[in-house]
Amino acid sequence: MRALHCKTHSTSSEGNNFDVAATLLQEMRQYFCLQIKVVPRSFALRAKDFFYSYLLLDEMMCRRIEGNHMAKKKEFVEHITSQQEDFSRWYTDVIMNADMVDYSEIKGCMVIKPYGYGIWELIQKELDRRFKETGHKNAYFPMLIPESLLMKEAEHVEGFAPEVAWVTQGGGEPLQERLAIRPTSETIICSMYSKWVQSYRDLPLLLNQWCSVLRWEKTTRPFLRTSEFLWQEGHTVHETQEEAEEETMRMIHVYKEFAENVLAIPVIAGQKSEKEKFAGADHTYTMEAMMLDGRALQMGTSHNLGQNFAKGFDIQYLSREGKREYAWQTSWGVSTRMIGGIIMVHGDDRGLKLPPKVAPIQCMVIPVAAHKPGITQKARDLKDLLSAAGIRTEIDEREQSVGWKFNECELRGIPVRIEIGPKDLEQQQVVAVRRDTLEKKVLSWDALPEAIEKLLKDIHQNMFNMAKEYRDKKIYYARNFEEFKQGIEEGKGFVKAPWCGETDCELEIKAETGATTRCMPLDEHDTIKGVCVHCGKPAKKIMYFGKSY
RNA sequence: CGGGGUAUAGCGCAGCUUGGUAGCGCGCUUCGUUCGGGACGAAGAGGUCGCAGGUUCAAAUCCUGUUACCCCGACCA
Repeated sequence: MRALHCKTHSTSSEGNNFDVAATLLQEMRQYFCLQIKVVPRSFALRAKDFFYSYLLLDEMMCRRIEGNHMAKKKEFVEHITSQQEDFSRWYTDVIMNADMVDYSEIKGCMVIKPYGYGIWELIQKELDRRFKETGHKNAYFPMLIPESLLMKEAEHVEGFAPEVAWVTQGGGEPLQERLAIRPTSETIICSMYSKWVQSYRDLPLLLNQWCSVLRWEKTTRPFLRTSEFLWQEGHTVHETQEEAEEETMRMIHVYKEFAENVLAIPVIAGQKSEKEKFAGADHTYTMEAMMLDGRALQMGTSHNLGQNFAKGFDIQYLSREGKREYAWQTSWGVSTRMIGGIIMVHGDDRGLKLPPKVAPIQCMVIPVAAHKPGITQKARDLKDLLSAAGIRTEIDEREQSVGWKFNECELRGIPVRIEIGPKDLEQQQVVAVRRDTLEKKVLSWDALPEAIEKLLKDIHQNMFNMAKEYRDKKIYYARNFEEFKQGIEEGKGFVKAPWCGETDCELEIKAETGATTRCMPLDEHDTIKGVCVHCGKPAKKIMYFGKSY
């Protein structure tokens, strides 16, 4: 047996003759089969193991012949499934390999690692500024909600009851009344608002909270749907219906502006159907984005709650006329799901592409031939220079080869990579490579921060343009139900059609095609003619349909 | 909730059919040579095989249960 080991090894390492290899393989098989009856089991196993190690050797030889670089490249790329091959798998491969999340011990709950959390922190920063600018203040409400409170608004209860987690014990003693872990905070917040709102002078009341909520989901995927997730929820109280509507609309526009200008994701803002609206709302606005696999993702919602909660929780105020009135309310939120959207709108087979404004690292400095005099020092100086100019910059001084680092930067979606090597030191320049196009550019040390700033702006704009171009191609207008079905089946993305607005019709469409209503666009309402694409009744709305996450 | 799949070293996997207490690649550690697109050599460290029970002299391997994850569908937002 030992002799065979040696023989095979030496043969496979000496030459590239696969016929010889195949013959040897055959010999081994025979040898193995004969021996299995007489040798001890453990020894036989060892022989089998060798059989596999031999195959691996075989493959490596193959790679040497094909050419080192390409073969190695292939090996690496195998870490990440291509988008085409299996989009879902690509998605999880990317987030795991880019070190954004990890799975925890608890079902449906993920750990957000520093690189993923860094994105969330930037999202928070950008959004929070916008909330403050529109007059909102942050507050924090309890995570636990007494059952009696949660039950006060009938439609709301019905919507959320199936996915609520309950606390039934405290300090080892059973609780008198079980406590819900918030799936959303309307109820606990409204219970406080009823105390705080007495007069029209107390209005409008404009609060927001950053927190996590828990929904007992049956199927989960990192960022897109997890049991616990981070979000913000705004809850406002107003004197009149008009003011509440204005606020609801204002916030969906804040979200849209944020998605487009910060995340570089074009969205369609519109109204949800009766069936799809928030449980307990009069109506719901949403913004919908198109992922690279042709499925839609709801990126944020803004609800006009009317007086539903005010009535359930007795939020009344004395009006200017001295009359007791129920208040008008809104609520609105976005979550860590947005990060899933960023990945699926911008990513490619090399990995992530982060929009510069939310990239935790905007610029990575990579010294080339770092052992040569002056290079590391200059790289550090440039890093400090860029950091001082407010560009989130890091330097990669690890011992890996530069090629490795280049690829890792691309995997992690870092918008700009700066290479500085001996040639650059001589010429007082750097090579800058942008992630979105992979285009290389030589930049002088003079005015480098300004040049990088500009590059980051260009990258944002280009990413938005690319995403929009793709999204627009994915909007397909169906004139009749045949076209509708065909559009959905062929994965054309958003299928847009005139619609009657009735829930029964909506349910039938879903049953027949798998597509749900996404939204009725805000800016296309008054151009409706013709009949419903499905039932043939007079059309009342233009509706975007699609398969969604 | 229904159907299918997976679980063995940090990661990706082989071993299971036919039980005899594990092996490969990458990664990791040390030393040396390298460094402009995923380097090379040498020497090392690291797992009781998801979890619980059962069968057996003996279980990663067979049986039962259970949990988690992935895919498809239903449900939900």
